Amino acid sequence: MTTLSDVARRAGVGLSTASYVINKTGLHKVGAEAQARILAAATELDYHPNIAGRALAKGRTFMAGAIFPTMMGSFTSEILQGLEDVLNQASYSLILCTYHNENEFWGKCRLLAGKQIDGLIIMPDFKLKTCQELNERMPLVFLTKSSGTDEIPHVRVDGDMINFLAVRYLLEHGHRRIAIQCGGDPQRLEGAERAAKEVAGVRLILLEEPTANGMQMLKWGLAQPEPPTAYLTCGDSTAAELIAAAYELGLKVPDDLSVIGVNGEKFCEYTSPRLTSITQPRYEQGYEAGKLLLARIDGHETKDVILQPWLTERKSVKTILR
Amino acid sequence: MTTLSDVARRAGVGLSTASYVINKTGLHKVGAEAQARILAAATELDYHPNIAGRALAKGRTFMAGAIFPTMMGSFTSEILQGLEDVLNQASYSLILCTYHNENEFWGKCRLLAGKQIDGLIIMPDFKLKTCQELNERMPLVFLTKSSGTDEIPHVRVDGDMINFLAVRYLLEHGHRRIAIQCGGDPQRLEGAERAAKEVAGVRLILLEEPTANGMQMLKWGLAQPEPPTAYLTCGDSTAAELIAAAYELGLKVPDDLSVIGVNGEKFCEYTSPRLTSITQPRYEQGYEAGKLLLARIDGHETKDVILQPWLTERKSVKTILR
DNA sequence: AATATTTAGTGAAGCGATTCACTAGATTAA
DNA sequence: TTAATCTAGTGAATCGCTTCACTAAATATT
Repeated sequence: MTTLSDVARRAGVGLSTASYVINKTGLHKVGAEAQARILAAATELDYHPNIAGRALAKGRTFMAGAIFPTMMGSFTSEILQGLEDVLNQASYSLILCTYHNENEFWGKCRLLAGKQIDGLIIMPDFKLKTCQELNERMPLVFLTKSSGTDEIPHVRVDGDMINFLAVRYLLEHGHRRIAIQCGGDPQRLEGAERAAKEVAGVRLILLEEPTANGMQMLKWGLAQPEPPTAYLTCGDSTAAELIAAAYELGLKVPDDLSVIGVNGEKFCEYTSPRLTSITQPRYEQGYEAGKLLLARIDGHETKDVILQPWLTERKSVKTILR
Repeated sequence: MTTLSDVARRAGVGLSTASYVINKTGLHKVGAEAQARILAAATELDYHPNIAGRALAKGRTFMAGAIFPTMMGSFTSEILQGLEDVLNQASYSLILCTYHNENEFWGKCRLLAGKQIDGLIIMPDFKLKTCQELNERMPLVFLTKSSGTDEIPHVRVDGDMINFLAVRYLLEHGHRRIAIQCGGDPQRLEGAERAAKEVAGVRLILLEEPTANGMQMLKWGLAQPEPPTAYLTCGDSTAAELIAAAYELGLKVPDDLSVIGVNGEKFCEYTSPRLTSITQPRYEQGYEAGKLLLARIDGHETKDVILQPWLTERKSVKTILR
């Protein structure tokens, strides 16, 4: 392993001079000739700065941490993709950690905090009281699913719009009795109600159970005095399960009932019929979170980022003529 | 930031003694009393070893790199999950890089090589001639989809078994004309043929087009003089598309035709009917790859790991009585 | 009792890079 | 001519940790 002093010796200069040149901080004046000699020596010896040494001296590691809920599934992986892209552009590396529960979450926080990373991006899965302590220790950026969390900078998708878009679309297609699973998120409900207000005679039927699967939701819907004509779930999985459940019960989607999901997962293309869903811009979410973190690391002022979801029309909603 | 010498001072011992205790290397004898004092001081001061310092002293960074094809989708993310778990257990961190093409792949290799990580796990997407140069520089482990690549240690799923299991299952369920898409992998074909040999009167109908989508494959099958009763694709996506295509053409799966996929993606649960598929142990693949890498980093001899896939029965194959 | 061995513990030299404080020589200013 | 200012460059301290080489005291061995 070539070290900086190898380079310096070879170039016939002092260690510090070599350091100044390698780091091309314009601060220190170094003669053009010496500069060239050092650079040449560095390439000849195939020199790569040792990050451990640099980190120790500088207190900066050019690494960012990310703590995510178990990343099975495409949701998190697309966010990560966006994150990685920005960070790599800035020649930062990403250290990845995942957690399965709150305990593990804090464990990983501590793990990363001890690693002297320059910043941390976290995506909490649970209700996170506070992270102020961590935030004071290093720049932090939040990736929240929808509703914002205290004063830490964050990137999120506009949760208000998700169900607004879905319900508005259903109304436009003539539906008036709509079953909704909100997963306990008040924003989701508000969005739906905002859309419902625009049209007269709409009935939103709220499924209280946030963890119901597709079969459960469908059976609940069918048991209503006036069964809904459309089902809006809180995630694509439930929606996909609901389609499968309908199939098993001899019902046809969208002829007998319409379904609309949330997230825009890849498998929306694979259900029969293909699942109409509210797409969340996940890659962008990661990308923006990375940008925000880099800005904070450099000490800039930052503003939260709120991204807009959109509706991707497929085949699971039918038009009801009235 | 508390440092080790803070801890030592507080415990009233020398720096080195503290170091020995913190690292619990049984090598050095330290009195039980001093040991307790040091440990107590460490917790009281909330001490976390600074890895930059440790890395510098040890010549090890305790970071492993991973270079994967773009990780959209659950395939790679589950592998990563396994990887992360082993590495974290060994208090290693994972630096993640992804690539979209061969050029980018080499770029990331260089990036990571310059970071002085302790080892590298790569999952090539394309035909990789050689990595000997990299392998000489740092421990390397391959994650290959199926067929092995030169002499570098690797972890893979037994490609021979995938179609063997699928075809055997179809035969057991009475199918005799089976359409197969092998995606250009000779192992897949061999496996299928090996299973076919065990029963008389079997016709394997090979789809040459490796990139065909579900609709194309179905139409091709229906156009055969004697259409197959079962379709075996090279991935779950194609299988899911095929089910959707059948639905659109007014055919019922599994009554009119049976379908079997490969990979065991999460969305197999979301198709209608749910898709029977050959599950690949992806989490384990990542886990084993991590173990292999750690072993190599510690200089142990290693053996390649070959994992077995298995069939997960769902609802997309019907039994044909004969 | 004298010697050998074990136990418990310490000092200090690195690991590789950064950066402050400093200098000799050249140039400019007064 | 002398003092002031620049330029190009260096030495050495420092970051936090590991580990070799060493010691003093206690215990065991003969």
